[in-house]
Amino acid sequence: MKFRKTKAPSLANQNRIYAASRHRSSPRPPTTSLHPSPSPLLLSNPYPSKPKLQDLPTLLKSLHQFPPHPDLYIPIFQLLTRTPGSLRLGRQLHAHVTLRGLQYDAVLAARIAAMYSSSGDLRVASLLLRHTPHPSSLLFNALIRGHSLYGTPEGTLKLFDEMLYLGLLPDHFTFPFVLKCCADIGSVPFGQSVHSQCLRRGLEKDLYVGSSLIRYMKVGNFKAAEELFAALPSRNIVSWTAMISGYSQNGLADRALALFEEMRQGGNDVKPNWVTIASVLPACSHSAALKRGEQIHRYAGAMGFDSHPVVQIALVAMYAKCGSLVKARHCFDRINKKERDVIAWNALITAYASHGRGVEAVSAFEDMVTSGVRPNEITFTALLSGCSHSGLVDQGLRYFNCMRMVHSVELRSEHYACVVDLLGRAGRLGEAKEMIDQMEIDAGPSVWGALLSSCRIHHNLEIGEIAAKKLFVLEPENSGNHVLLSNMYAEFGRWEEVKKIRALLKDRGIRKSLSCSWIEINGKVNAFLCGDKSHPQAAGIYIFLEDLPKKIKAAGYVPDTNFVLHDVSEEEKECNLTMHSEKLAIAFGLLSTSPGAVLRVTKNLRMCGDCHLAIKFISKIYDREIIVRDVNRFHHFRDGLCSCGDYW
DNA sequence: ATAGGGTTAG
Repeated sequence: MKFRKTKAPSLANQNRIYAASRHRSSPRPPTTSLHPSPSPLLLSNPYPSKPKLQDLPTLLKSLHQFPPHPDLYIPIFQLLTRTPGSLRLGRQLHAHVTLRGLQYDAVLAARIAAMYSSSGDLRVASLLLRHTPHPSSLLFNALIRGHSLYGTPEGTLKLFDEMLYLGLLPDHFTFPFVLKCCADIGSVPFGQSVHSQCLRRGLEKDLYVGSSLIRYMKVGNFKAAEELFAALPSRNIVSWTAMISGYSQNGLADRALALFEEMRQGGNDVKPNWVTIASVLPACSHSAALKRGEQIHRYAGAMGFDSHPVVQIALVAMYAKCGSLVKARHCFDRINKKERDVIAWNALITAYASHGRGVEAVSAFEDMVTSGVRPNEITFTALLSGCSHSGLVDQGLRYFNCMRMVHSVELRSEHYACVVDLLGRAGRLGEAKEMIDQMEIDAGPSVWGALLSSCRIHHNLEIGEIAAKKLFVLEPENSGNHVLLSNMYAEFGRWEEVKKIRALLKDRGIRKSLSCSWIEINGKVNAFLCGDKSHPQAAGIYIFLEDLPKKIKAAGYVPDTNFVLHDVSEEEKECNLTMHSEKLAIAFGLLSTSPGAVLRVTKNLRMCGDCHLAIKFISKIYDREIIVRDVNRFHHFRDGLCSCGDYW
């Protein structure tokens, strides 16, 4: 029977159903029937307990023997909702219900909608809502769940609005889904309004709503999330993980790691599970804390979580971002072939790309396509940046040109940024600019930023000025763009313009970002600012660095004083070349590790050319492998050479 | 009936 053949109920019937729906929005007493006759279940119950899947065939055959009653069908629809792949049977039963005139019962309609919703048939679920004269919160919750799983965030929020408009109260089943939607679309006003509704209804202490609220709190608001977490009357592993993941995803890596430790050692009953591990690993990636990452990896292994593909993917990314490409590859190889989804491949391609291994990134991409996994937007961002770091210009362009036609992936601003970088690095600035002019979508700051960086490398002030002016409008608060243009002016001896930009920065109260490098020694992260003397070992570090130029000059080093002018950050320009933060970190590393140990340094900005050159010599005369991760990529220094081949 | 998870340029 088709849905449209459903007849509208008589007026009297409608009133009865309305009364029923109102009654049923409160908890249902187990044996109360709203029908004039006693429930058939009381007379002769066809299923004494919850029906099981294997009972269904017999049960369905016997249904017609009983007088029509919603209670007869509700448990069956609940069972079907929990059983994937049972939609066909569900449809038949729905038709049966309609034939018997029960389709307007509020609770039954909600259960039927829940079945359609959780199998992804949003169309029929929505039709049910439209045909229910007085929909209940239960029905809306079912639809909201379905839409958040299979539909769009916009569709979900529309339902939520409609629910409020009808005067229905959202509850602890409603809010978790709605909060996730708010986070997905990133609408701050909407998120705040939903948040305050939770508070008004006192639901922030609910285990489910509370976890969602904590998780979807925004960066600037993490204090509020901490307060919510502290105020939870009881916490389970989900609440803890929500808080850890909130820190982790907002770049508060230290706090994420500290909370993870607190949870493990605080004598809590809660035990981490694979979701917790997958949430805390990105914090190790972020702070490049390889030892911590390895520790967590061992722990995950002991608990048996390291065979979970989601954990394995997080491990691939962690090892790659902590500088160990070999271990990243090893973790990828351990992922079951059937579990290698697009996210797993993206992690691998990104790993190769960030280490400047363009050829391997390309071959990973080809393997992915061969194995039948479809690339997405992120895949191409990773692939194109891999081509760019390795100077694979034409190959990168070929991939870019077939993105939409061959792989049906839409071009985004990030992709243009990669291609502009690809062309720009190779010195093809005119083509890069032309590419931007022909874009079908608005060029975001990343696109102009890529052009500006390329102009700096290739000393093209003319195009650089155009890019910088765009950026000053798009990102007025970003100090880096101002600094870059100012450095270019300095290079050309245009001191008047340099002064103007400095005045502008001061005028707008824009603070320059400080350069910072860090190195993990014995599991402890040591951070250094440029010219920083606050480290306990500062005296030793500076004595070492004073001696350094003499030693490396003997090996052929000539300081690249050009970078005093060109350097990416103004404050470093003012700072003696020998005191750059990465040099401090490397000096400390050399002093506090035994000969032969690999040094891994991370920097929050781009490395300067002089440091790049000096580190090549350091790697040779001290016979050390030194791995530096700057904002863009990795540099592996060994025996006087860098893996980037000086193309960066 | 519900919550927490992995991949993204410069």
